[in-house]
Order: sequence, then C-alpha cells, then structure tokens
Amino acid sequence: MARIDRASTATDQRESGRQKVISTIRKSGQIARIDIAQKTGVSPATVTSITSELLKAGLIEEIAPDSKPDSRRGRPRVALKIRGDAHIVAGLKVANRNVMVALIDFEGNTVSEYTAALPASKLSPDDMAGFIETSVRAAAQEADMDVSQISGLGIGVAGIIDAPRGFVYWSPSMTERNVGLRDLVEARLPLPVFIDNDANLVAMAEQLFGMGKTVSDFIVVTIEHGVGMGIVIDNALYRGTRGCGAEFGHTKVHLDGALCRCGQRGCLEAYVADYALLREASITGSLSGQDPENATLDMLFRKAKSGDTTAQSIFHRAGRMFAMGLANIVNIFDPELIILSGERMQFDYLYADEVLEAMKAAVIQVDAPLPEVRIHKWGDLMWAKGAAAFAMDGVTDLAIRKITDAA
Amino acid sequence: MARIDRASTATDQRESGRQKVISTIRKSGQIARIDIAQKTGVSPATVTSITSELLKAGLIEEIAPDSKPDSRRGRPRVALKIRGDAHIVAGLKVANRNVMVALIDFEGNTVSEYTAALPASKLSPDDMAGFIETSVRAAAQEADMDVSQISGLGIGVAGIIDAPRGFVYWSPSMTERNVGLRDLVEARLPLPVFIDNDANLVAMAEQLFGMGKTVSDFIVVTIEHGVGMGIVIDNALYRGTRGCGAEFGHTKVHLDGALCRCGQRGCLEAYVADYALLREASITGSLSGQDPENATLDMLFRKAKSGDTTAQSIFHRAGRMFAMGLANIVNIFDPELIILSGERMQFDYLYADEVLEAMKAAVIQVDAPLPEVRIHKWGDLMWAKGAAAFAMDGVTDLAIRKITDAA
DNA sequence: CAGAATTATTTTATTCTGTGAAATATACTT
DNA sequence: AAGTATATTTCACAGAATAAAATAATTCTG
Repeated sequence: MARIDRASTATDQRESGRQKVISTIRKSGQIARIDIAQKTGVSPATVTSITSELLKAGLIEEIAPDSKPDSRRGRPRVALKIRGDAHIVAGLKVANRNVMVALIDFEGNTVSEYTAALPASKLSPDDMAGFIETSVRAAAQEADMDVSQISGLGIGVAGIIDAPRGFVYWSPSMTERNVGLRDLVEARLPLPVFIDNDANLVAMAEQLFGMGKTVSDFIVVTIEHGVGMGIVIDNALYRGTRGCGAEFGHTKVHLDGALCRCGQRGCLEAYVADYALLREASITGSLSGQDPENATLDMLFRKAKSGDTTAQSIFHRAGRMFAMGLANIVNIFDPELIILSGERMQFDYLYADEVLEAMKAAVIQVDAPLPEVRIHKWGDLMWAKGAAAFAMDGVTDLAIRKITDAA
Repeated sequence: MARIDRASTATDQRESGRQKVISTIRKSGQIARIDIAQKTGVSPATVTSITSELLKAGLIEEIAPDSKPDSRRGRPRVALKIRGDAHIVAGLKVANRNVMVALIDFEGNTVSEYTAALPASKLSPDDMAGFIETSVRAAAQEADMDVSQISGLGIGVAGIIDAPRGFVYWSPSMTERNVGLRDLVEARLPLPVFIDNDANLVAMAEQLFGMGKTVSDFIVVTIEHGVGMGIVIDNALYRGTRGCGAEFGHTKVHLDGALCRCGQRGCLEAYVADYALLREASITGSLSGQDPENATLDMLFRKAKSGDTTAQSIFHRAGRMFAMGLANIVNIFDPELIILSGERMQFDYLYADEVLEAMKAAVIQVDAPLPEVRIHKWGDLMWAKGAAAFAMDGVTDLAIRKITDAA
C-alpha cells in the first residue's frame, strides 16, 4: 500500500505548496520567505504557514542573522535553508564490477562513501538484493550509524527500469529478467527504497545539487562505457511510456553504420563509446604492440596528443558524430541547458570547443541564443550520489506527506 | 492585459477541475458523470457541480436517454457531450501559395471552408494581417455569419513562433522578422487570436479531434514540403524553450550528408521531402524529358510503381532514412503513439510496411510492445483544422475563465 | 405488482489550501 | 524620537473538493 502511494506521488504532477516551497529552498541554497513567495507565486502568508510547518518538522532551519548589514531599510529578511541533519539518505550504484554507496545528508553533503567489489558481473535477484543489503549495512557501519538512522535508499542500475513500480525489466547486472528488485530489497532493509535507471539518476542529481538547480528544462548526457541521457521537462524527469526512452546512445547516426554492442547498426554509441574507439584503434593497428585486452583509451589518447594522425582521426570522427547527436537533441528539444556529465572526463575529445562548434553549426539557427552547454566533472561518486538524490526526492515526499497527514 | 492572461494560461500546467472535466468530455465524445469522476479521479459530487456550471454556460449538453436499455440495474446514467452550437471558431493556415480557412463548431464539425490565393509568396506584416482579415471575413460571409459570431481565430504559420506571445520570429511567408502578428490581427478583427507553428497545430488537432484523443503522450509527424513534428507530453504541447524545438526535419541523419534547403547538411528533410526526391530524380535523369520545373512527385512515383529501378531506389532510400529518423524519436521519447499525419498521402513510400519494419528494427528492444504507429490521412483541411483546434483550446479556456470569474 | 436492490446523481456540511488586509516586528533615516 | 520602509505573522474568509447522506430512477425478485 505504501508502495502504491509512493508510485502515485511520482505521477502526481502538481506540486503541492509544500513541495514547491521546499524545492525552492533547496534550489536556492538559502532564501528568505519573501523571496520564496516571489519565486513561487505563492502569497507571503502561505509561505509563512508552510515554512513554519517545515521548521517544526525539522526539515528546514533559519539562518542566524549573520550580522551582515543588509544596507536596506525595514525589517531584515531571515533566510531559510534545508536542515542537513533532517535526514540521511543512501545512494547505491550497481556498476560493472562493483557497488558504490554514498551517504548524504539532506543538504547534499557527502557523509560517507563505500565501495565493494561485486562477486560476479551478473547476480541472481536474491544475491543482488543480498549484496545490496550487505553493502548498505557496511556503509552505515563505516559511518558509525545504524541503518535505522538512514531514511531512504536509492538504487541505480543500468538497464530498463520501471521506476514507479520499482521493477527491473532487464539489467546487464542480473541473471534474470523482470525482477521486482525494490520489493526484494525492502524485505531485507527497513527503508523505503527507490530504483531507477542510472542516466535518470544523474539527471536528478543535477537537478537537486548540480547545474540543473536553476533551470526547469534541461538534458543530461553521460558518457562512460555507454552513452546515456536524462531528460528534465518542466522540472520533472521525463521517462518514456515503457520506461525505455532517452536511449541517446542508441540513437542512429548512420544508416547501416558501425555495429553496436546492442546488435544494431549505426548507434551513436558505436562511434563514441570507449569500446568503439578501441575497436578502431585495433583495426588500424594504432595500438599495436599493446595487448588488445589491456589497451586503454589512455594510450590511444596519449598517442593522439603526441601527434599520431591515425589516433587523432579516430577521436576526430567520434567528436563529430557526438556533435551531430547533440545537435539532434537540440533540434528536437530546444532545452535551456545541456549538461555533459561525467565521472572521469579526462578525455576531452568529446568536449572540445571544436566539437561544440560543430554542434552549433548543425543546430537550427534562430535569433535566440543557443542553449548553453556545460560540462560537469564529477568525482567517483557521481552515480551513487545520483541514486542518493533520487532517494532524497522520495524521502522528502514522504516527509511532506507526513506533515500533510498530521495537519 | 487580456493578452497576458491568455499567455499565462497557456503556461499554467495544472488543469483546473473545470478544464479536466471538459477535456474529458471532449475526448470521450459522450460520457456520463460517474465515468468522468472515475476517469479524472475527481469525486462525483464535484463532477456534478462542475457539469452543472458548464450546462448553465451552454458549453455542454445532456444527451436524451436514447431509449437504449442499459440492461443495467439502477438509475441510468445520463451522458454528456460538448454542445456543438456553443461556439464557432475559425482556423486559418498560411500556406505557400494560398490561405485556407476552416470554420468549425465546438464539437469539431466543419461548418465551412474557404480558400484564397495569396497575392505574393511573401507579404509585409501589415499586408499579411490585412489578408488574414479579409479571408476570415469572406469565410464568415460564405457561411452566412458575421465575424462577431465567431469566438476565436487560430492561425498557423510556418516558421519560428513564440505562441504564448503571439510573436513570429521568422516565417517564410513574411518579408520581415520579429513581427507581433497576433496584435496586428487582433487590431483588425474583434476576436481573440492565437498563433502557432503548423506542426504544433496538427498535434493539437490530433489531440482534440483525432487519434491523440485517448493518449497522453504522443508525437505527430507531418510530411509535406518539409518534415514537421509536434510533441505532446502529459497531455500538453511541448514547445522548446526558444520556441524552435521539434525540428524533426532538420534532425541530422548523415554526417556531412545531402544539402538541405536550410543550408546545412544531412538533414532528414534533405532525404525525404519532395524537393529532395526530385533533385535525385533530376540528377539520374529519371524524369528526363520532363520540364524540371513541373516535374512532380506523381510522375516519379508512377515510374517507380511501373518498375523503374532507379526511381524505386530513390524512394527506397528515402523510406529507410525516414525509418531511421522515426526510430530515433522512439529511442528518445518512447511515446505511446506516433501519428503520421498527412494532407495528401497518396505516396506510400514513407508509410510502407517495409519502412515501419525498418523502424522497428532500429528501436531498442524491450519486452514491452513497441509504440503504435498510426497513419492519419486528412483532407485538404488538415492545417486549417489544426489552427481551429488551437483556437478552440484558447476559446475554451476563456469560457472557463468566465465561469470561474462569475462564481 | 410491491417492495428490495442497485446504480447515478445531487445536496449538505465540512475540510483544506491559499489569500488579502491588517497587525506586528525590526530595521534605517532624518 | 518620530517617521518610513520592509519582512513576517495573524486573522477572517473565499474557493475547490470531498465524504456522507439523501434522493432519483431503474431492474430484479418473490
């Protein structure tokens, strides 16, 4: 039952006043009541009543006057901020070879991080749930906490996920299809659990803590082994109807083009992902002398930097294909902002000015300025923090619901 | 001021109860109160109170019991429907060489249609507004009506439009950029005027009268001289932030590909629009003997049908490119439904089963069924009716606002 | 054919959310 | 200190939506 409630909340588009207020505070970092009223269009009276509820519930707090002379007449405004201690949430990312857990407080500060190697690259549903449980417990212990002090767990998995139902249609990390992973984990941990596809999680992280804070419509593109995309429209994550939209990496950029690991041809991923570049390198012998198993993008990148024209051309084409894919996104969505978000973005071939120029040249020209493209380099924790952001969203919802029900 | 109101309404995402109810009735054709309550999640009590307002305002009407034995026990449900006589709205489409006007009633029935040739392919803003005025007056006269009996006018123009502001950044039909066309027309006609890009208008028509009635997320693709797209997400038209999203036709499908009339290379349009096909035909000499100025797709199509392999290959490639573009849409949006909407769809090369098969093969495979692709063949009035749909939406808003203010 | 049962709609009293207007709080200016 | 400016709170009230009860209009059952 709690499940259905949570799912329906996610669907519920209209933000109640309380949600509007708390998300405004979160986006602004710190903000006075009058400004909340102005930003949200809600009346000052209502802001007062809502914030006093939130204060009582401990979700936000007032900031001490700061002795900062406002140099303004009149009663000084008192700023509000999210109270970091209000909740601790956990985010967990299931990656290829390991599981990463981040504990963050309600302000988004990282409290602790934890990594554990996966026993195998594919686990059975039960083993996966068990491993998740163990990892979360270990992460809590490392932070000197009990799991009961954690208010929610967000899990990011690659694959096709039905987030509202907490259901995994398919994931490369699991031996079975169609797994109700949320239920399995909730049976093992006394926490509300939220699951989503990893690209969506990063979009959520950008929205809550990152560059998407100030923007209502933006797109996040992630490049690692594959190419992912998260879409935020009107402040809400957009997921397709079947939960498999935003497959930017499998967007086709060439008719009958290069073979992709998905089995189809011409996918963007087949031109820009690391395996695609290494494939080209191995064909041209650019990395000859290297054990192909261990050949890394690093080597190829160094070669290009040191003048190897073949290596350069490999990166060059990848960059141009990427530019074309990005331009298509702009032509279709016309977003305010595109965030290129990455964990290890040491290779700038995809983010070079040259690439962005090529993108601009392939975008419909209007008088209005082009959407901004920003590059966001995260630490190792990007994915886990994204998962935590998702949990935080859910936990905030639950907290607000609790207030509402009490009232 | 009315202007600002209307604009803000368009932005206002949350449908008020009244809007929810009336749009449910419109989508359903006819529906009993209890079913409205069930569909919208609003309580029966509220439905009663809202519908009684709408009845009093004359926007809807009850359907006579129909003597149809429900074969059900209990008090029989009485169905409601939109009252066609409630309002007449006009839709006007500015095409290449002419202007088409459709008058439709509140149920979407066509009351009258009217066409007038444009004096030139590009007009000054004033001349355009004047020609629009004349055409609407003529259309009204032809239907034995006075313009004062028309409740609103929707205008569809190709180009980049800021619909909420009624502002035309650029249009191929006008000699100037940055024209506040709505104001110009409203100064000449005693009607609320609504302007939008044509692809959006067709999407609106599909949503109100067409195949999108039952679906909350869908995409409309139109193919005429160019390729257009309209996006409906969560029952609302999605326009990019700069008003130039959904440029499906200028999505790039080939790096450094064929030259498009927009000046860029590799646009989808440059492979599937009629001018692109004719260009290929003229190169290969497939239509030799024809005056190139008058060579038509018809001839090329007949050639292909009668076995000319060159002509066939031209269509074949166009179809495959189109399939690739469609697949990208599915990969990105994962919509419930894709509507291929056309005015004169006598050429099936883009809608052949073969093309749809190619699309399916290029879409990410999930267990869930693929989005449905439906082909909607409209009459000549497609665009004008779309413009009328947009007007109807606006007029409905105004009518509801009137009720709200009265209450 | 007269209840009984069933389903749809309406009425009524109430709740919840949000608001404007007035009151209050806390500064700066002169 | 009085006056003015600005932020916040209080308070009485309006509007939307609801649950529960009442009413309406049927079919079914004995």
